[in-house]
Amino acid sequence: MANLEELLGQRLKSAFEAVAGTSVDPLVRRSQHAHFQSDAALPLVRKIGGNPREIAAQVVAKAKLDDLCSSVEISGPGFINLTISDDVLGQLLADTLDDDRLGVSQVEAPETITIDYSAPNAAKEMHVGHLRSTIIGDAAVRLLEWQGHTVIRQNHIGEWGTPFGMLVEHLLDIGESEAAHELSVGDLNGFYRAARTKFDADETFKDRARKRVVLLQSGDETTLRLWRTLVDESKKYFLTVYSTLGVRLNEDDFFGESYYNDQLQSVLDELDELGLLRDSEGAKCVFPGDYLNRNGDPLPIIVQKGDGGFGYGATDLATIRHRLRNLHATRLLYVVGLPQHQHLEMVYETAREAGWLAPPARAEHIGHGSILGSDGKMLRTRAGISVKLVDLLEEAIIRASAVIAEKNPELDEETRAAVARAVGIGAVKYSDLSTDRLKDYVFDYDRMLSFEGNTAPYLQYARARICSIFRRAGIAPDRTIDTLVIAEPAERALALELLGFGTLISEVAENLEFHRLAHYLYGLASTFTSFYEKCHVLRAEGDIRQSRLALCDLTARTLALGLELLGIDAPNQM
RNA sequence: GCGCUCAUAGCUCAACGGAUAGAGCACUUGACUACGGAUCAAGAGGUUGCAGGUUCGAAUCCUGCUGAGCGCACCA
Repeated sequence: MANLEELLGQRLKSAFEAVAGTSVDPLVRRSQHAHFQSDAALPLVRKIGGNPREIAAQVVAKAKLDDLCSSVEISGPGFINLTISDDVLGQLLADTLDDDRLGVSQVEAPETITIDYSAPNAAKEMHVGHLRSTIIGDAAVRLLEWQGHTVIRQNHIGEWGTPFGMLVEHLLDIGESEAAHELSVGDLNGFYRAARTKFDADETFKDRARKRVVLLQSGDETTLRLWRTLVDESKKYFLTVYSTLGVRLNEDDFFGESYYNDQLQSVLDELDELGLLRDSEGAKCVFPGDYLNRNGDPLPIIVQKGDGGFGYGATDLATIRHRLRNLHATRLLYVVGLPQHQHLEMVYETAREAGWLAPPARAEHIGHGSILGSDGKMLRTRAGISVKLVDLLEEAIIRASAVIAEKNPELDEETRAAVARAVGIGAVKYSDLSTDRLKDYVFDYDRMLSFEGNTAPYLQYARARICSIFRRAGIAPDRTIDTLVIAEPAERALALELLGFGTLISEVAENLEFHRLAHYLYGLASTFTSFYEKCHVLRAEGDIRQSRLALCDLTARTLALGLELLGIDAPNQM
């Protein structure tokens, strides 16, 4: 079953085209003045002339709408206002009732989509700077997979390059088993800092570190083994953080920089053959597009450094080529902070110039802003260092636990711990995903953990409350009923909100603006509580009771599904 | 210097070029013999940073300016 926007759109489109004699987007959307409105008559005047109200009238006369609408009116300068009949609402809702996908079908043309996200650095702590990429990337994975796409997760961890000379030497100094221990318990900062301190203070150590880098890059077996220890322990640690966070990243998703090592020379050669490579100040570079540096000179991506080594430029190019050529991705998503925008655009441009990236394939930078403290500056600890991600998550869970203990003392310890986790982590994720990802946002535990307003706890509570209706009544939802009775304004409002889910999902899958999904869910929850105040469910009888129970069921399932797509758990009680 | 992102109610945030710019928090006022009040209803709160332009119509698009954050060669 198509959704309402599509249904109305199809009917109006053909009518518009009959009137205009040209292709027309009927511009159907939700309206404050009716259920839906079509705005297409007004812009059409620019193309074909005439009076917009008259055009609208002709369209309305031609369009078959009487089986869907109880009212079709032309209003203002030429808006077409559409009111859906209660029967249709009831019928459409009944159709979604017995569908696990709530009436939203899988995409007709599934793509292979790579998503590059999270990307922490081995032997370094995960901090708030990794939070947004990890959360947004995970939501993208969930949504696009649910739509039926083949999604390939790419955790491009930083585990190669000059710092590893110093880290390997430090590992040797303190002993392998001690190092593995430190890393496995998550003291990555301590380990890195100790190495760094020695590197800065001790010339002998610095010299060892430099030599170790050479050994590493030349493939020395012992060095590689030590390096691998560092990387493996870091990965184990990252997986515990992902587990706490509840994101779908696992061992198989690590494709770090070293994964591309044996492709770098080939990238260089290929760019050279294509004539894209130029020598510049001793380095081999590509100069995509017309980017300039601060001196007004063309800005390069350095493919091979002056010392013969490969840097991130080469790796990033190898990565995009691999995703296109070997993984056959047609949509490449990079969930990376805004500061890297220019670099990524240069990588895409290079890939286009090399002929690797060509339609229908496209690469998109899913950029995001920063997380700020209450002072409006980048979130940091009092000491001025970046906040450990695990500490931030722990704090959220502890605070959630306190709130829940206060609000519902009857929950047993085990349930409370589980709910606190869902609420605490959910609050952190939701506060991130519910704001426009391009903007910075202020991190505030009190606000995100509030049960009022546009927060995860409010949505989780709204759903838990619905679960309790069925629990209290001792019944299971009946998903076989033929149609729903929609009569009260509050029922109608809820029905329309529920039926808007499919359209919303396809929009968000396109623009990956998850705050739209968040706001939809909040609107749904608000509409539901309003309905719940006005329309008694269990006290109603017969078809009305049955219909209202079905509305409750659909709301609970839509909330749960929407939250799940955002990566947020919805406990049955809290 | 070049470029990117942002600027909306006191605060935190919404608004495919569409009708009277919407929510939440805080504030004011109502509603509890309660299907979980962890709620709901209502009120007040705005020159959408400034100035032009395009358009039947601009918070949205274009130009300039102001302000904030960030990026611009061998780190990623």
